[in-house]
Amino acid sequence: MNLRHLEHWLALADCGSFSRAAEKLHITQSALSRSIQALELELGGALVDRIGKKNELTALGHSVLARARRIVQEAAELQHGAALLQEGGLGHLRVGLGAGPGAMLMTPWLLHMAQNHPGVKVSISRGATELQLMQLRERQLDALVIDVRRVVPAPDLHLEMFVDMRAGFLCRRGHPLLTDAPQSVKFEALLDYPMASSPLSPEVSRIMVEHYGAQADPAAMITLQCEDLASLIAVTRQTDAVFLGILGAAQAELTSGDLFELKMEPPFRSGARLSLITLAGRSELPIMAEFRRFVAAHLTDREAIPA
Amino acid sequence: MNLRHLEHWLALADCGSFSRAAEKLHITQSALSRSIQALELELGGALVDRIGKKNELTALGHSVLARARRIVQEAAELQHGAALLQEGGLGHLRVGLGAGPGAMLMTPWLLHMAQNHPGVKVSISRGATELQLMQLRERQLDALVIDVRRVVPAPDLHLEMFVDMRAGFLCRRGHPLLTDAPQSVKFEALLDYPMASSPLSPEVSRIMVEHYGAQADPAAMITLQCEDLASLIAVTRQTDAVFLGILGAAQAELTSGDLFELKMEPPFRSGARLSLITLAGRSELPIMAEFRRFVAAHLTDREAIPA
DNA sequence: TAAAAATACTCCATAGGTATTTTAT
DNA sequence: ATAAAATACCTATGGAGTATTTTTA
Repeated sequence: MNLRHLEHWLALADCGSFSRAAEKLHITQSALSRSIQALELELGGALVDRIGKKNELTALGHSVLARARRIVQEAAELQHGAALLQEGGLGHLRVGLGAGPGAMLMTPWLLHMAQNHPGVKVSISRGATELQLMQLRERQLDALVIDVRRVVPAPDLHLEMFVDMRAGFLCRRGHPLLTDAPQSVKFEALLDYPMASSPLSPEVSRIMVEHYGAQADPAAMITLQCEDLASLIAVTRQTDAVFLGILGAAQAELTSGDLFELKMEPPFRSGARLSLITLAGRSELPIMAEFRRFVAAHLTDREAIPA
Repeated sequence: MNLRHLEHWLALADCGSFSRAAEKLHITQSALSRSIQALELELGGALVDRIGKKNELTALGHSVLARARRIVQEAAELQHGAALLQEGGLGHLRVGLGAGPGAMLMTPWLLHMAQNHPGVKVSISRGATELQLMQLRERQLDALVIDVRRVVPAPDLHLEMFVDMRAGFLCRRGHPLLTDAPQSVKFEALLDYPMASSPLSPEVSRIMVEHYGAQADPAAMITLQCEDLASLIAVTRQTDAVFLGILGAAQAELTSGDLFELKMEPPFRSGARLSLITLAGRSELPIMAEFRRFVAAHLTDREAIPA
């Protein structure tokens, strides 16, 4: 038995005539005749009674017809669903974002998908880098966009699209640090204010200590720590807290003049190296190509260009 | 795409290995490899990622797997259902019975089917012969067992198994007719009592009039008319009504001595010619063979044998 | 007689087998 | 080095076409 046999049977049952059904199926009458005979032979009984010019379904024919309809329909849906999935019109893309990428991509990506790919389910997860890598490896996530310096290299990971984002210290408009010493700020001066930042990589910690001494160890220095940069930025706007993180996350506030970057003495030279990470060797959802394009377009350090 | 492809895919997804799945399917590994490749080609994407020794389902693979399971299962059910139907373990047999056959067959047939073929639906319908023939022709009934003399011959009807059943006049034990004239009863004597019978065929009417004169015309003579002989027989046992009909219908009462046949003068020589009628050229439900055997075994004029 | 279905025959695409190569552990 | 999957090559079967016969209205 074959899907083709069942399709032939549906056509015959619908048309009531071998010749017309064969025409609808784009095969010859003789081919259809043999196809139905083969099906009858396999099922052990006649499907139609050939009464001269009339063809009449037998009890077996009726019974087979009902099931055949469902089978053929399901098969069509399978093929249609596969095609839709391959075209990116269907599926479920689950991405994990680090603190910086989260602040820069989350809302625009959700917006983009809702507007352009309403058939695709989108999940965004946040969390500790180690957890996210584990989820990626267990196929609970399809891709990560995180700071590559917090990832221990491994052959099962595919890293691509490295984007350097400059980091810096930001404070609100009218902050005392700006009025006291607008041209350059010493690190010690920062310590008078709450310090808001996401968890930082060991590499950044090392750089901090190298530049500004042991007092700059993030473990001790950071007073407001949270994965969500948007919240930290909101706090920075409304209090005297100083924000430490990639400038791209505060693009809007820097442009509008609500936040300002503090010029440090010595200058602060650090940042994040963001990358899109997937599991090596796995075939991707077609919609992943869209995500890749989207990240490439939106993960640019626009603040850094004029600087 | 093919049912075989889908079965192959299920096996592969279940085993996680081409070699083991091929073994389970009783084909070679290379055949399975090509089968899956063909399926992937048709669906436009990989179903598994071949990661060295591990095989891991892709998103497409998962999506296809779910549907393939249902399709393959439905196909198996189709085949199983067809086999069951052919073996007589399933189906719906609808028979129409005339008055006499109804009295003789209805309960035993229902009993037989309930005990021996619990998977088969059984319908028995009663009613006017013309209606039953119409229902047979419209495929609302699969077979009739009726008096063949009420059927106008037609090429679309298949008649078989002709059984002559003797008819007669019956009355209760201790009926006045028995005590007054135990050896022979004149027809006029019957007219003093209610006459219980089912609708009779024109041929029987003619015979009645020939034998006993115009007064014997059933249209005038019968006072209690009903399709259900069992009811008429019950009335005959409890009143002075005289029953006219085939003796086989009252087999139990004649044997037990609750009813007696009246010896008429001149003797009553008539009866029914019962037959099993189906539509010509139609393939039958397998269970029809069982019905045919059952009717042949139970539609014997047992009363007539000693007579 | 005409229309519909079945049959005879032929051809070719495809599924499967065997043997071998490639690839990853 | 080994085990698994892919590939090359061959064969047989099944599905489809053309031409023809059978059947029935």
